[in-house]
Amino acid sequence: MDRPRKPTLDTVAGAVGVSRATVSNAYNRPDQLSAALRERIMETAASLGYAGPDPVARSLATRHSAAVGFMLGQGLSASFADAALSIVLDGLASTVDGHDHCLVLMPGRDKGGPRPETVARAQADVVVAYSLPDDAPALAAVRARGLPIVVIDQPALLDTARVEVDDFGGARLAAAALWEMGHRRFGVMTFALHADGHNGLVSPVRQASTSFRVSRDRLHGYLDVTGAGTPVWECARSSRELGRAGARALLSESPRPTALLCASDELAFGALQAVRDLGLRVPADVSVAGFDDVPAAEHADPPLTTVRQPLAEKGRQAGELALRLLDGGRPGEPTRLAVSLVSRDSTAPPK
Amino acid sequence: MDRPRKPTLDTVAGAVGVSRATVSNAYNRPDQLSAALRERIMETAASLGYAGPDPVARSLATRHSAAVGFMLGQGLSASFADAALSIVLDGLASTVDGHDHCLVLMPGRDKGGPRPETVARAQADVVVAYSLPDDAPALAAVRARGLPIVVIDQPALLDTARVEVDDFGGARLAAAALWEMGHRRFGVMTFALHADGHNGLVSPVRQASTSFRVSRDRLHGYLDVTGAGTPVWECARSSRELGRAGARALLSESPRPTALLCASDELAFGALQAVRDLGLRVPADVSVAGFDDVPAAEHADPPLTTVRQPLAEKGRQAGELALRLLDGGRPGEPTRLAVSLVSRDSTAPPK
DNA sequence: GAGTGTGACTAGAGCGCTTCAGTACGTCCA
DNA sequence: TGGACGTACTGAAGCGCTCTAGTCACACTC
Repeated sequence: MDRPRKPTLDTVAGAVGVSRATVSNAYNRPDQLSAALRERIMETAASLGYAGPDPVARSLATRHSAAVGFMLGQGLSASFADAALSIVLDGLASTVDGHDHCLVLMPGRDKGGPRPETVARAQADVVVAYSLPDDAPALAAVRARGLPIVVIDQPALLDTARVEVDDFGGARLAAAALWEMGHRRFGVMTFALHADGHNGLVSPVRQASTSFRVSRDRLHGYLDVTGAGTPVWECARSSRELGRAGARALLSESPRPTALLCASDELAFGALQAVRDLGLRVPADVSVAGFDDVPAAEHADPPLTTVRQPLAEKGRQAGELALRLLDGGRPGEPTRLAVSLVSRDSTAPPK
Repeated sequence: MDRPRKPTLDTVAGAVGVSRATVSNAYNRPDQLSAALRERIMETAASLGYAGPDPVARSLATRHSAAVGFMLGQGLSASFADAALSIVLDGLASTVDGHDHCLVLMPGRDKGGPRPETVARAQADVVVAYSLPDDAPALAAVRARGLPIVVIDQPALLDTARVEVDDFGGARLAAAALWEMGHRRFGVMTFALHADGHNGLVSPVRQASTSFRVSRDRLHGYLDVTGAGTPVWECARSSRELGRAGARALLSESPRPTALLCASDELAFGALQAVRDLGLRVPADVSVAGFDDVPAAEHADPPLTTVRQPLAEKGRQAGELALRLLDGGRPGEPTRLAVSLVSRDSTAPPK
């Protein structure tokens, strides 16, 4: 009951009566043969059920796999609960897809990154790392394979292309705006400083030793304005629920903060809800600022003041970079994208 | 300035002074050689910077690519705005990742599915299709390549493994509960019935000819209880914003519906907001029911009555099915998962 | 001491494709 | 008429690996 072997280039070549090279050319270099012959080859291929050159064999021969690996710091559901990540990833996907490249996803499982075994077996010839801890084993595994790397929101490793935004400056911008409105009692909400699942107030020593550049820069941008004594609450992930719980804790301190600076919009949405939970109002009683400017920020209740970073553009740039590295290009200088403060109704001077 | 060629199995074999097969065995069948030799091989490999067998070459030789393709109906950001999809995908990813398989993502671009070119070049040896329109070109492309297919939430194509839930029954369940509470004036909100981006009220003829099985079944489940005359609003995507706009429209009709049946939780969240927008209260003035029971449903304000489907389980099952097909297994009977109604505070008898 | 294992390693034939260096046959121009 | 050039196609050498069918040496058995 052996099912018929799948047709190969040879099968088609034999059927048409030409050499294998010619059939290959029919698919890859149509200008190398006469239109008539090409036509005949395609027809025969179709009638034999040949669906084109096998991608794996092609990859082996060309030494290009036409795939871009994407390494995530967390599991998929956690990752995609984060609208910012989704938008970045979408920008990346459209870029590489336009060049007939696939995206190979490597979800985080092990110490803030994909498992090294997963990395070792992935068929990709360039890898994009998104917000992994600086010491993720997955990064070492990519290195070991000698694949080029593009990092997003992460310190550049040696010989690595990078796209990033000015997280420190952006955070400073938001904090400064609030300061100028007259706020003096702040609370800061950050997402993971370490990949250990911690939720709660952050000790100064933990603040100083973070493994994620993004949280570090945003946090320090806030504190640069509000002062080192500002209470900081850490959420293990950037989720609305965790943000809600954290904000509730921060707002229960006394004296109560008049402004909450959140390291992401998602956290800020939670904070908005927490303020309501406590029977208070935004911005009358508490101002709330976010970071990212995801689409939902504009439609939040009230519309959220936040730091805009060009998310889709970030993904697109990473895609371009990846494509360039694929072509043998050199990493070059990091691409740095501008941020700006978007003032909406969730912030106002304190009463 | 030609950079040194990457080491291969042969390089290592030469350096150690054994045959290539032995080095291969050191990686793949440790029991085939003495521990001492294996140790020596691994050391030499490490010192040469050899990171293990090349995945592409291995795939060509074994004819397994250790990758599972995943075809999406929409772009990534749209897809992942949908918590249900994220959870399913996460379940799938954990399953296949546990078996050292990667996930190759193919985002929708063309008529409700990935582009056929993308499919043709993807290095995967089984493909999971999630909620694509029944006639997506991508499906045909997978067929042409002769790859096994697992479909989630879609009618089984010939010779295809399938996992699904009882969408019709679940929708009926929710509608019936509301009916029994005394509701008689309903509004129904559905996500895309066709891949044409339509937002607005749905004509009976459009209701009858939908390309997505899921929306069809849920819609008909609702209408089976509420009657064919019930106003139906279609949102192009399952998003909170679109749901909010749709619900606002539905609630502006007169007489105003006392209950809104939503084909997804995301849509229902929008509806919750729309009710507030209009100065009304849930459930006192309007009852709202969702579908999926994503985690946020429990924390919504008020907590959402919804139809629970085992999302993670759905992904896991799809993963198992994919793995089985990879092993040459036959598709077999569709896996059907149970749904149940979760009653929370967003529904109550009408005033 | 012939027969029978058995554990450790190897030779070499693929896997299905790309690509480079040809060959064969016109065509064109002087 | 002969050489230069172009176009259309072919032969064969890889790409880096796996895996089957060995070989070889060294016990062990009766």
